[in-house]
Amino acid sequence: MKKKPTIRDVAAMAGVSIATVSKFINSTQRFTAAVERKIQAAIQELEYHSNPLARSMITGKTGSVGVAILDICNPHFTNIVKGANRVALEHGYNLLFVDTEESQAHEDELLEALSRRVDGLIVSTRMPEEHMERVLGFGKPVVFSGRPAPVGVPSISIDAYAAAHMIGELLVNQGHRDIAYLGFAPARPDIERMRGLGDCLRAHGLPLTRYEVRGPTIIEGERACSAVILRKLRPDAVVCYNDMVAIGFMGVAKTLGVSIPADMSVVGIDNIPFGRFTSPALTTVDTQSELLGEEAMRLLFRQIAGENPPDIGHIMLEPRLVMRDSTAVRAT
Amino acid sequence: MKKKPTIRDVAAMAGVSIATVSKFINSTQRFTAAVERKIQAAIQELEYHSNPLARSMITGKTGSVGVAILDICNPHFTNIVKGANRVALEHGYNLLFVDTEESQAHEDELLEALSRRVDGLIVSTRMPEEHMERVLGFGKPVVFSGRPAPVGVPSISIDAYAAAHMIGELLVNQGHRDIAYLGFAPARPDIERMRGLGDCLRAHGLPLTRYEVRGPTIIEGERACSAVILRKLRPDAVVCYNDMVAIGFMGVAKTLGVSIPADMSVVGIDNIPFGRFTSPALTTVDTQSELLGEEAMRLLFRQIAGENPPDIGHIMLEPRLVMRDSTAVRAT
DNA sequence: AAAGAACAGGAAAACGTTTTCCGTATTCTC
DNA sequence: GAGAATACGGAAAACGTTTTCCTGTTCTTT
Repeated sequence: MKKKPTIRDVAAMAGVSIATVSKFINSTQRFTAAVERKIQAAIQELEYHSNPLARSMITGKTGSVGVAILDICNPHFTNIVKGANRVALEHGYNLLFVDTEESQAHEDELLEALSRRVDGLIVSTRMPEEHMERVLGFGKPVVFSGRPAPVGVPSISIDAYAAAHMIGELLVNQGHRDIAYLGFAPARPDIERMRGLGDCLRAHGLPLTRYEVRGPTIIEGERACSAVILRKLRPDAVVCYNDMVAIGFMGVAKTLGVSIPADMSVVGIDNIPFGRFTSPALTTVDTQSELLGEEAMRLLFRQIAGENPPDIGHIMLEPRLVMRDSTAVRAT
Repeated sequence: MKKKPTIRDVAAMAGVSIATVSKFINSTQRFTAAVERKIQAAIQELEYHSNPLARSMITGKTGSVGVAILDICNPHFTNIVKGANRVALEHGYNLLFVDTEESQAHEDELLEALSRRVDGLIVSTRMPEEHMERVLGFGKPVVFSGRPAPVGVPSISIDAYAAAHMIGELLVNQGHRDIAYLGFAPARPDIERMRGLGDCLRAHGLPLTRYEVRGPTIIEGERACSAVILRKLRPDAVVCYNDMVAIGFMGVAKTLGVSIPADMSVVGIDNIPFGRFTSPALTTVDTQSELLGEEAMRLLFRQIAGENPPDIGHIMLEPRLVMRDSTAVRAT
């Protein structure tokens, strides 16, 4: 645990001033070959690396960007992070992230702390609208992802209404009439999904029943399935809040002797990679998570580069139906 | 984007010195009620939050810990992060992470940069042994996870040898004789897994054939499956480098008309949550990812608290066989 | 009531950089 | 070869904190 060398040590060893060393490192000024060589040698010798904290203090830039996500165990979010990470790296930034699920109570503080360490933030949580103002008040560029944002603040999301609507169309076309939605009210996209599905069904003169799940997770999907089926409720089709819920749902449906899609169609939302491998393979809607992360990061960098937030606006990604085997034409 | 208030602003508004404000904030000294009230009021009024960078400069502590992982899209690693995150939060630290997969070329720099921003590091990559020395040279506490580390440096891993060995026992007991291992040589645990499996089979007088996969991913599992099966190689059982590979393998096996486990048994390693939902459900070995993350973080905090690295040593977690449906007694 | 202890608050140095502003030495122009 | 322009290098201020003294005040204790 030896002390790290400072710019002073380098300057001393090279026999120049610290200003010179600094300017050399940042190549903000040219020097004679002799000087450059000496500095270079000293840096090598001491294995000097400048302290990013000290640099940040004076430049006001940290070289990092932050991403706040809900749950790192949900592949939807890890894909967002993956995409965001790639773009960040391309820009020479590195990524800091926080998983807010673990500490929703302290989400504010967590975000504030994060915001002080980064040049910009991508926020992808289910915080209420009032809190968004606070986040904007941190004074750092922010883009909200996966949710509608007030006008003038950059954001990006999938068209949740359209996604749900196209699921509705599919199910109706397949002859399903008793359709249920397994919603998760606290989540932001929930309203839009509910609305898209509801509007679609209503247009066909069909009702929509809603069940509530207590979390967007596999476990809750399992619980919901037991609840629904044990109560002898047998919708023709159930559309789940997301793929995690759908996977859990299908899992226990099988153990309860309900055959999917023969007895009941199930569809998820997100298109996580594992949906291809469930049994049956999950019909879902692709929310382009990775692209979402990439584009969110691009939006962020445009702000960091000085572009005006209101000029950036909102990006809405188009969902894409992914037909697999968990849905089928309704048996008579 | 207004300027953030500094401690000076607070001091001025409260009519005290900045030293007083600082000491009040850190509650490192008591003050008269009047003074405390004034400071408190000023802080509220200005919405002051101290700048963690400046604080770090002087204290040398950052209040963050870093985790370097290989691939955030692998649930094994996200579970590690989940566990680590929880413990970090409990200690009042927050977590920064880097995904090194994206930039193996710059892994060193990335880690160095990260190390300057945190009080300690959990490194879970496949970097070669020489590089570990360099990481230790960063002068920050480090614990290596998921891999053997040189003596004297804290590390934690699952007993990969035992894991592979118990898989071998299972398969042999089920009557399999032609057993293949789908290895991924660059990965650290690969050698141990190969060895554990090999030793077990050898003890039963059985050979072990090895195929190579080009990455520990679903995609590569799929590719490997096509390769193996199209070449008319039909081992009785294949044990995959990890669950991701196994899932991919099973996926295309199905499309190629090879029935699992009737025609071939498949087993993975890690016990990622999705293994329960594949078809058939994946037999695997639980590597206790989340616990691994938690314990790794505890080891790290012991170091941060000043404990001597050599006194901490290595923790080896016990694997646990998870029998599901992708393995069966060999037909005939 | 005096003397020492405890306490409240402040001045200033420090952390490791970047950056502005100046000098000086070198090169260029004619 | 003289003056002007340019290149090179350094001194010092700044960034926003914490921390180490130090001074004056108030509290005990006899």
